[in-house]
Amino acid sequence: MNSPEFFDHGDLVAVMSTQPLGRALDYRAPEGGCHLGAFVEVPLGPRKVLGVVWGPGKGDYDLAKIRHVIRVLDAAPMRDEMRAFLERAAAYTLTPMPAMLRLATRAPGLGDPPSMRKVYRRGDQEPSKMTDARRRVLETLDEYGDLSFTLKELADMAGVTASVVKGLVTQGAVFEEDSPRDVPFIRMDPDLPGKSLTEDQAAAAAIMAEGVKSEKYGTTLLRGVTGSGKTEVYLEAVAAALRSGRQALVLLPEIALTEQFLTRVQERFGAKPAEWHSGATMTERRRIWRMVGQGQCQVVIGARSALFLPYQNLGLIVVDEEHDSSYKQEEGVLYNARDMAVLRASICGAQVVLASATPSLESWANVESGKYRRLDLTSRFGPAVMPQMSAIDMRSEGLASDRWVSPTLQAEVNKRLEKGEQAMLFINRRGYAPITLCRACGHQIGCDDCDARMVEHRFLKRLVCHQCGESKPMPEACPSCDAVGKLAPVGPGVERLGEEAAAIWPEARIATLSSDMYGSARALKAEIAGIAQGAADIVIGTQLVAKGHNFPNLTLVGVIDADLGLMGSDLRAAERTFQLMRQVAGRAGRAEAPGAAMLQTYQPEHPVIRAILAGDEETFWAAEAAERKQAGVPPYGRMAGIILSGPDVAALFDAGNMLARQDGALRRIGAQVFGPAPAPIARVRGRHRVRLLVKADKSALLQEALAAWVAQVRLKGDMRLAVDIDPQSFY
DNA sequence: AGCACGCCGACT
DNA sequence: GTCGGCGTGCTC
Repeated sequence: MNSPEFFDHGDLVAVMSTQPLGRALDYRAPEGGCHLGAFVEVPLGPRKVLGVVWGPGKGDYDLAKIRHVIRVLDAAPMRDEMRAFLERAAAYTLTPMPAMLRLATRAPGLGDPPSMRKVYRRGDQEPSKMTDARRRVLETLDEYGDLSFTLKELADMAGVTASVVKGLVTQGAVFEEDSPRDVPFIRMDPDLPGKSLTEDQAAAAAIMAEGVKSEKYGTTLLRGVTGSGKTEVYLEAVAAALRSGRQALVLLPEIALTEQFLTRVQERFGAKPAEWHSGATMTERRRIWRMVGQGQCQVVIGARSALFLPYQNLGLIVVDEEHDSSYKQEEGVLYNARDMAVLRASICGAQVVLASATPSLESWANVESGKYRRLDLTSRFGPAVMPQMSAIDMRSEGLASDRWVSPTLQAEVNKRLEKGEQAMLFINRRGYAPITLCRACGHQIGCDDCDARMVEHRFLKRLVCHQCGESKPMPEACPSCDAVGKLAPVGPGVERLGEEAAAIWPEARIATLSSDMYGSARALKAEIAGIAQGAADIVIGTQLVAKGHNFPNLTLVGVIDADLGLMGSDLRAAERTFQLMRQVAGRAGRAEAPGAAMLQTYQPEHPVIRAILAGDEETFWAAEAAERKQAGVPPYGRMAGIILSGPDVAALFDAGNMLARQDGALRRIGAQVFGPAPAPIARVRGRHRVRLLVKADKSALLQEALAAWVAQVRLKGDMRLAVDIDPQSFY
């Protein structure tokens, strides 16, 4: 029987493999046939590789040379919509298909049969001799009826050692069985009572639930200031997805957010969702991947790669903090998870919720043009109000060059300390000092492999490259002139600010929060929870604290250097600074006590600083939009970066110049080429990087032209070319 | 990605 | 002579 979905033994099938071949190869279907989309193992030269049955074979290859699919893997076939998603994503980002496919096959043990483990349940015999310990084991099992447990679970619950259970097994009083390790996630209950919603929250929730129920594609920008209850509202959209039997994915920008968040989800739906991120173990990943594919995992909370899980019935994707720049993958496959979420949803008929207090200009523009719906949450929970924002003009503070806390800010912090409230000092720089300078010769210590300065981390007692992660011990002598004792830290980092704070406020309890000061995400989460409960008077933190944590007793945020990020030619610099300031300011006064935010700045009259202080977002966005429209840059124009990387700079520039000269394909669509120039990070892990920028009209068929253009160069040796559609970094 | 094939420099 | 460098091309 031949149907488009099934191939009989011997039929020609096209298999896409994860090897960088760029196209599907023909194979013969294995004994027993295979479905379209099946995960298969195929021979490729002397090797066996993973692939997916992509369609019927093309039959354009010597039939005598065509080999058989070795076997069909024990996993649900890839759905049509997933193949469509991968193809469209590959076409959009100009990523070779195999690299795209690899993102969707990142399940450990995909080729293995389901992993088994031993579980224990009540047997039908009584033990020959009953002891206290044995009785406790049997009582525990009786209490849970037919359920079975692992050895450790059972022994722990009964308060006995494993050998007691083993003894009962030999007597037949307990049965030992093999059971699949990957068990379904606990069903979630969308009808548990949620937090009570205010009127406009309930209205927004209802509109989103309606969208989910329609089972059609649609994107909603959910805008709300910090503390306006965005999470509660979009969890109602998740509830709606659960009610219609569909799966939901919540994308978060950073792992640090999840512990509090998981608890909230658990409270709302009565069970823990799956948590998909880089720190997940192989076992967890395999379970999530398999269960998501079988529809036995309803809600996934994850980082951007969770978009590539094999959902069976995805009805909703929430992108929380949608403006966050970490949604853009900057290595390997270059994609923006926010945009891919919209693409994926449009293919499978799901709703997207983009949640943010400070939306990206892209999303703002998509609302303006009618592509997205916009819902605003304005009223805040309880008595808290937006913090008062003010600037501290650093030009008139007369601060010593190695001090960072102005007298004005110091006085404000003192007031909080007297009242027993918390204050936060925010600085967006990790480590002790960003620059280590030799006072004898002026040398700045840089990374050996990258064109980046090494940052002193006094806590780790090392110099660290924030680009490639390389570190080395802090040297005694200058590596350039050998002068001893002349190396000096220049500029502030979070650790140094902590040191200054300890000197200013010796009596205060000071907590310094920086991701590299904690051995594990768990330790960091514990610290944050402690601070929220009042374990510190002054919190000193980086970016990390700007994200989603609720500190009820915090009433003052001091931004040490509000000017960072305003400089430079990055087209998104103003936008990012605006967002960051709003978020940091939003930390203050989330609960009862009213908050204040103070920005230390050397340019208080700068439009961005003024817009933040005025709290007038619409004005800021409109001004920024007008400027970008004028310049023809995103979101009112299209951009792409071409990154050439390799060991030989001169060869990279040669290839770059060659491309720049042969720009016919681009000129035909009215696009312009700039460069080649050293890439934003000119050297990473010993490889040089050179970049060209392409600018085109919004309506231009950019990808096709780029593909034709780039295909002209033959890359020699170790040189690589990557296309970065909608690049994020520019300087 | 791997692996083979093949075409040029410095060794037993 | 031939060992081995890595540039080029192929894998259904």
